[in-house]
Amino acid sequence: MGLALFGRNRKRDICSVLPKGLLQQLQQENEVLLIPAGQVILDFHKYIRSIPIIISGSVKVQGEDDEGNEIMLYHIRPGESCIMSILGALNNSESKVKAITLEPTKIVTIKPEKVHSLINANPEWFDFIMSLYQTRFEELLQTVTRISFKSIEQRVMDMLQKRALLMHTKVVEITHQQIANELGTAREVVSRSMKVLAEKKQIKIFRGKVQVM
Amino acid sequence: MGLALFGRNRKRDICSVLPKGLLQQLQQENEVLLIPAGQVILDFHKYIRSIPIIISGSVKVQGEDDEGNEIMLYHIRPGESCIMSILGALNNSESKVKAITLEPTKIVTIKPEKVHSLINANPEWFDFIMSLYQTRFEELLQTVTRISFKSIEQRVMDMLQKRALLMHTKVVEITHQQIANELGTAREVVSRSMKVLAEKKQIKIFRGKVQVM
DNA sequence: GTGGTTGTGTGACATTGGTCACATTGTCAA
DNA sequence: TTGACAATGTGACCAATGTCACACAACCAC
Repeated sequence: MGLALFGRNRKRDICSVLPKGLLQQLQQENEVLLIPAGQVILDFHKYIRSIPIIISGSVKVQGEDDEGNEIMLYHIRPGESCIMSILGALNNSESKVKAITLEPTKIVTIKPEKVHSLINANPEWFDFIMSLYQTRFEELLQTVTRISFKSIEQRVMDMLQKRALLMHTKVVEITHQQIANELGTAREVVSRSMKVLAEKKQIKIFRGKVQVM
Repeated sequence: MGLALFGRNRKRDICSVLPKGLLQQLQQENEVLLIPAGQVILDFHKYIRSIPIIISGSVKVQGEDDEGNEIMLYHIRPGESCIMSILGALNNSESKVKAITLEPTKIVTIKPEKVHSLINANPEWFDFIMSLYQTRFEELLQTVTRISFKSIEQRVMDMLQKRALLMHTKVVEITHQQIANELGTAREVVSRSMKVLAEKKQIKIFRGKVQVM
């Protein structure tokens, strides 16, 4: 039985991506949606009725505290899925995160009931889910330490670089306000930090967008 | 095959604990260690050679940033294990967290090679690992939002309450310095906050210990 | 164009938290 | 008892961040 694959060796830096074969098969057998940018595909306190897997595009995941303050946690890239949705769907628990598309994004949605048979049929699903978990966990871990120990200025820079990488462009379309929201701070603070970063030639500021140097 | 159990319904608030039967079986078939308080059972940058499962006692898990600053992430309670050690062991990746016993703690250690057969033999292992993940993820998520949006004073109070609950006593044995380390701040800051908390009658301060009211 | 809306710049100020320098107090062992 | 040491208290100060008020500039729809 395929579970032997569960713990097979993997390169450390492999990205937690579903093998292409499986992804294609999924697309044929399940509903594929093209979602515009800025759409909420998973929201706080909602029960999860389908598990989304990203085919192309990108998604950001946010958390909130008990007073409704939101903060960006990590991104979901093509070939990945949202762990919270998998667990949430399997355990009938409500989502504690919010997922929003950053650009037009193609996703396949899988019905939770189908997960068992998928796993039975393709043990690679385990590898997928497990490595997904590891990546997310490590990302979240980094998020914690960054928030604790880095200055806002560094966090702004970090964030812009990540976004630039993710979107495959040096010019990130984002407003100071949006950056502030993602970092859980105020717009003025971001504007100030960015002014300094611009003086250091690390970025160039435009209206509604930023060029990462 | 037992995978059908993988997604079976569970109560929302079930704690991610290995069923008692399995735990007892584990104890008979594997090495059981009694570890004194304050011992490091899993350290940064080390490869993981065995997966620990807590039988009794408690363990705290810390993360570090790139400059070596440490911060407390969450606790491991009896019947639980450290996700990072499971994933780390299965994927041959090095640990990104540090786990330290808070009191004398009994653990079973499982050899990573054994995991596959355990899973094959007892599908409940999946439920265990999956719900473990969910709990951890949600805890880490809460940690992020607390750090972002709560004042040090609230975080100190939170931390003391958590610890009191965990250790089953209103009187938490801990120094201001240790609290400061766990929250990633300075001792003086903690002392100040605690003074205020004491004035508010939320705690009583003793030398080397704190009573949560 | 013009007017409304959105995004950005900026100075003043409050607050929080981090740092430093010491004083004080409890504990323990010689 | 008396050092020595660990834990705590405290005031002064600074730096980072958050808040407020408002000016100004760019963009869009008409």
